[in-house]
Amino acid sequence: MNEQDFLAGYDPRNYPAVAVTVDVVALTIREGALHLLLIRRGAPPYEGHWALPGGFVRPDEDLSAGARRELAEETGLGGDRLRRVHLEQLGSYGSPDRDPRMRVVSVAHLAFAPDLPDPAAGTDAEDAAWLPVTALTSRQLAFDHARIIDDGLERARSKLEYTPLATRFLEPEFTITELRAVYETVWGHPLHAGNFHRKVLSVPGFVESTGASTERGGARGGPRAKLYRAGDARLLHPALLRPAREETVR
Amino acid sequence: MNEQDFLAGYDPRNYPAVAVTVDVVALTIREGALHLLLIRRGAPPYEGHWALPGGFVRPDEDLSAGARRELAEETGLGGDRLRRVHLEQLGSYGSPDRDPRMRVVSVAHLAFAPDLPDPAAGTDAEDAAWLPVTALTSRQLAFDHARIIDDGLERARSKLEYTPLATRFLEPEFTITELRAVYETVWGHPLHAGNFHRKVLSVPGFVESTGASTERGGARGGPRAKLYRAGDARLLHPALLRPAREETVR
DNA sequence: TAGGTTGTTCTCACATTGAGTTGTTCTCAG
DNA sequence: CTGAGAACAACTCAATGTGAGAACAACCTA
Repeated sequence: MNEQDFLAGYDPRNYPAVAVTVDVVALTIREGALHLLLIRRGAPPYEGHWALPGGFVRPDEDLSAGARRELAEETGLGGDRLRRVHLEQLGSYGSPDRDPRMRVVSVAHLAFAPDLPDPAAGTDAEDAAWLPVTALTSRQLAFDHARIIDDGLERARSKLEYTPLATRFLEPEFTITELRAVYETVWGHPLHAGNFHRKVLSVPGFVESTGASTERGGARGGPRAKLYRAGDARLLHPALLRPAREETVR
Repeated sequence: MNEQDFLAGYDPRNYPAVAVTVDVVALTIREGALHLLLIRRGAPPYEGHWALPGGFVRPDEDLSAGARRELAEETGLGGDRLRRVHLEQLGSYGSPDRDPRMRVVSVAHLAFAPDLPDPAAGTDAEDAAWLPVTALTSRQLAFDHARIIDDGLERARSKLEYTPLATRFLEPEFTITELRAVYETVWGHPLHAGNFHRKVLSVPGFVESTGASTERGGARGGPRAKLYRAGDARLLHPALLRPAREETVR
């Protein structure tokens, strides 16, 4: 910020009116499919469309605090379960015409959560729902939220490669197979079970054994699986390799 | 955004006063060292400190357009040379107290540019300068700009791994050695010349040969180097590996 | 012209990956 | 209770990629 800005700096009304909101792309895995928390709009613009949970940043709160608050309001989540949700900033969206009412800059966030209960009726989130991401067309979505969701999904896919955040989609204790299912769901690709197993255990700090095993084998048979919890690595070295998408041959 | 937000949605003055600015972490390489474009503040707060180039988003401009405009204003750059500068969004910074005057949310951007002339005297950027990043202490920097710069540097380091953006620090035609120097400068690590050469040429779409060579050999001898230009890949597969930093042993 | 420097190409040992196989433990159906 | 099928975990082996060093020719300066 330079000198002129400073001279104009004391009366907010000297500034162009810009509203700042936080929106949240909250992802979870249900029944083997990636789901997204959305809210059905009850008023124009985009009445009846689905929109990301979000709202205005409050004067005294940080951007990330605002995002976590919005997430709590719409999911009814609190305390420890809320704290275990991974939340990171995704990016800001501020095209002049993205909201027809006024200039709104939205700071989008990305959240990874274990399978959560449906948004509690009785909260102000009557029309909130977890929807499978594959069931969404951009036409059903309000504002530029289709774009934000696309960016969020791509970020999620790429974060699984080099961070241990896949564990955030699971309960604190999980099996390697459950972890693999997260990867397969988010990446949309089957993975080789043996190689995945070897890789996860060989990357330092990814997972650590609890010593325990599951009470029962899988629903359709198989031995009891060993249980693991997330390790203390924040970055995976070496990273997992996402199966290459088909490249356009040049 | 939900229903209540909509009901309040028509009069900007119903909103908390928030200003939105764009700041730019502009990086270039000069004399083998990574440099950063900074502006010396001429008025409080933080008078005499260095700050990132930036300013308010205009009512009719996109966030990225604002960032490019600020960059143009401070560097005196225009036309094709401005267009060749890589610009991407870095993240938004909005702690309630980051600016003592009022609530300011800054959308930071990251720019990679080839070695540029010093900011032209005569523009309004009298006190703009390219400074080596190693010469900066966080105490000399205004607001939370030290944090933003740190984030920008880490982003730059990591982007060189999996994108061909290192080429954006160079002129359109360059040698492999020049490209390697970019990596060594940004990563702060010497790289094995032979292995780097092999790697760059083996990753599809990273560089393509122009067929030409440099007019002369290096200043201290050696053969003429072949010239390359950036290929059309936007992502590098497989990525380059950044030499591992020393891990804290657990 | 000599000596040092640099761009480029090799070689080889080693680590990682992809794909498939094996053995064992478990659930379910009959 | 038993057999069939499923899943966890461990292995093998070929193919690929990497790190480290060496070779060699082209080029500069002195």
